[in-house]
Amino acid sequence: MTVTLKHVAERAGVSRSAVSRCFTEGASISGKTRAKVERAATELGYCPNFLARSLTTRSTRLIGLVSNNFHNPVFLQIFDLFTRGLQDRGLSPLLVNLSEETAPARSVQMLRQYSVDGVIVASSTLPSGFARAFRDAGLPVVHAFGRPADRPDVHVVGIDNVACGRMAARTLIGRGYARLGFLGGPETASTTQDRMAGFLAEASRHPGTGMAIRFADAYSFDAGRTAMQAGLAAGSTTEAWFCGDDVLSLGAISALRDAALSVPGDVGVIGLNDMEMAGWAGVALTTIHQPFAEIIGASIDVVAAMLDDPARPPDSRSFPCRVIERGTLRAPP
Amino acid sequence: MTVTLKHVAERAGVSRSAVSRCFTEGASISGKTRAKVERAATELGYCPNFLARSLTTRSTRLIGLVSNNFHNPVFLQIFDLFTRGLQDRGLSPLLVNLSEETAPARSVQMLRQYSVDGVIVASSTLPSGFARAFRDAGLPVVHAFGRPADRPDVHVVGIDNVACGRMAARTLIGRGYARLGFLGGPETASTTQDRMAGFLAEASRHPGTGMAIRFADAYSFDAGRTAMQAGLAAGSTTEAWFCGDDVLSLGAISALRDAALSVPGDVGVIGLNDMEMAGWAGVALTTIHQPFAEIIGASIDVVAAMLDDPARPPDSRSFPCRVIERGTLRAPP
DNA sequence: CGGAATCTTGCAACGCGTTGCAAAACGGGT
DNA sequence: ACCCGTTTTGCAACGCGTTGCAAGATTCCG
Repeated sequence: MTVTLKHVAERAGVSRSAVSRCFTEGASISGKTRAKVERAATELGYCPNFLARSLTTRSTRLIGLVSNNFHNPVFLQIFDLFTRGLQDRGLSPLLVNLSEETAPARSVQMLRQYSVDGVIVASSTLPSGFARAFRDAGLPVVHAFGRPADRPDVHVVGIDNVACGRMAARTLIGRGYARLGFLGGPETASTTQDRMAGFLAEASRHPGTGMAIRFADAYSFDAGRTAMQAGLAAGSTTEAWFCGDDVLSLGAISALRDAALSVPGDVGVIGLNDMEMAGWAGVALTTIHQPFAEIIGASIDVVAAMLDDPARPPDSRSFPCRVIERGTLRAPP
Repeated sequence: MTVTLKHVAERAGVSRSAVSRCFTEGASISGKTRAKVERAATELGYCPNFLARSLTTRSTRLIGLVSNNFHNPVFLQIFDLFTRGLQDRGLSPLLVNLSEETAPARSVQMLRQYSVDGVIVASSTLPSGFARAFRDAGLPVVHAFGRPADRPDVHVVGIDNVACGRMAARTLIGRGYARLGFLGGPETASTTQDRMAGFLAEASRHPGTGMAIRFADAYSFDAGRTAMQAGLAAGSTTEAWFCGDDVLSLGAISALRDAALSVPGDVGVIGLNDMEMAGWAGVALTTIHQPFAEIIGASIDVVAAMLDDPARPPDSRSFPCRVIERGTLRAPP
């Protein structure tokens, strides 16, 4: 038996509107009635029904948080930051797990049914068409960890993956490595493509630099390990790898060490993300730091801004990354 | 401009009720009108509003998923299983991150505002009073990874932590270790207490068994590492540790290896959980497997059953665990 | 073909809260 | 006490969909 506005109104001896106004920011209400209402409300344990309110205010403060990365440990940090950030602004995350899905239709439908105020697509592997589907359904959307562009279809917040690829190549070449390798995630992901493009472009500016390319079919430890094993079986002589993700790096390193190769003694590895685990003693992965807190903060800012102005023309924000030196590359000469 | 029931009704030339019934399972409607309505609906891109519906049906199919474990990688698997399991039953998880909170009041309020149909508290570190607060607010609740009991306050699904403690002790003693150690999580957590109780009880049945006890102040790598470092600094001669969590085990192992102790050569370690990472090549943690899929499946079953019968008397389900042999204990003599 | 049984349908009221509007209450100045 | 300008208040309609009820349409049967 839920207690409603009406019960409170009766007990306080005022009209329903008065009670409503008592719980509405900035509504006109006298101190006296407010006191009466508040007493009645606490006595009855009244809690306003957001969903009924949303019918007239047309705002639910519900945000769809859509992701398909439930196997990359870095996403636990990401969910932590997103949920805390949203809660701090009085928004509530409705989580959608896409792990088995590839078509946006079902999640669009689900989020429309719940009248979410906005959607955050948090994934570096979903194609940009996925986020577009939400926009087409009239939902404000921001693609976090997507591919920044000059004239994006939807709001994007992420990093310059091409620049990261170049940074990785410059770093490796600066350490005197000559035969480089790129170990990417799923080949179709734009992030993979961009990181590779930057890496290759920078490498090609340095004559005498060799290049090997491999793809893992997921951003996971096993996929990284398997891909590296395949490389080794094929007789790889690569001196240093740029892996498109930390968890891929860890899988690759485990394959290298199993093959009695020392990292960084025989082969160097640089990752990307700087997940928490990369800093663990004993892991000590040299990697390119992706500024999660800033990206997520900006994504939430954008979605919050769209609540007020849904038609805001999409823009693209890109945050700078930097190399975090740990223990999987040899020292500069 | 959202399209509503009314628009569809007008376009199809029928009443609003007819349209409503068309989207209601098992309502009486003729094939002819159904066809008319469905055509109009797809033409307009109509999507029923769950929230408005919930006003009369008193069911939102929203489930609050409450947790404070956003730093233990195993929880990514847990969220994956929960979100998929809920979605498969047509339920939607509203995620509440308690990382900074200790009082239930705010989350209770938040979930009441959204009229969630039920709440799953997924945490092994929250006191049982936390889950009780939801029950007291009239919300069906199940505490996953809580402490099973004979007459629980709320529904509980978990493991028999005392039995796990005993199992760990039996395993270590069976390998011929004589000086044992327990490295627990936060001392106040009931899981820590129970695992320790079982471990000590079993150890005490074997005369000549030594015992050291340490607590980490969180279920995290760093906390485990720090606690183990403190033990080593104090001159620990423990031969084998039971760590109350895998991520604690990893921290402990890193401290041991930094101190030039080999695992399992000099010191044995057994963890608890069997997180994905425990099976990674190069990690190979011997551990007690906690059957996540079953626990989560059962939790969802319980919460789903409570949707129909909210007054169901609370019960407690406990799933058996088993030792997973990998590489951090020496072989049996 | 008539009448009873069964389906379908629309009406109107309801779920919970919000809000424009006009009436009522209040405050201040003379 | 009176008048005028502000607040404050309640009424009533609305947001979107559901549902009990009774009337209308079908079907079935003899």
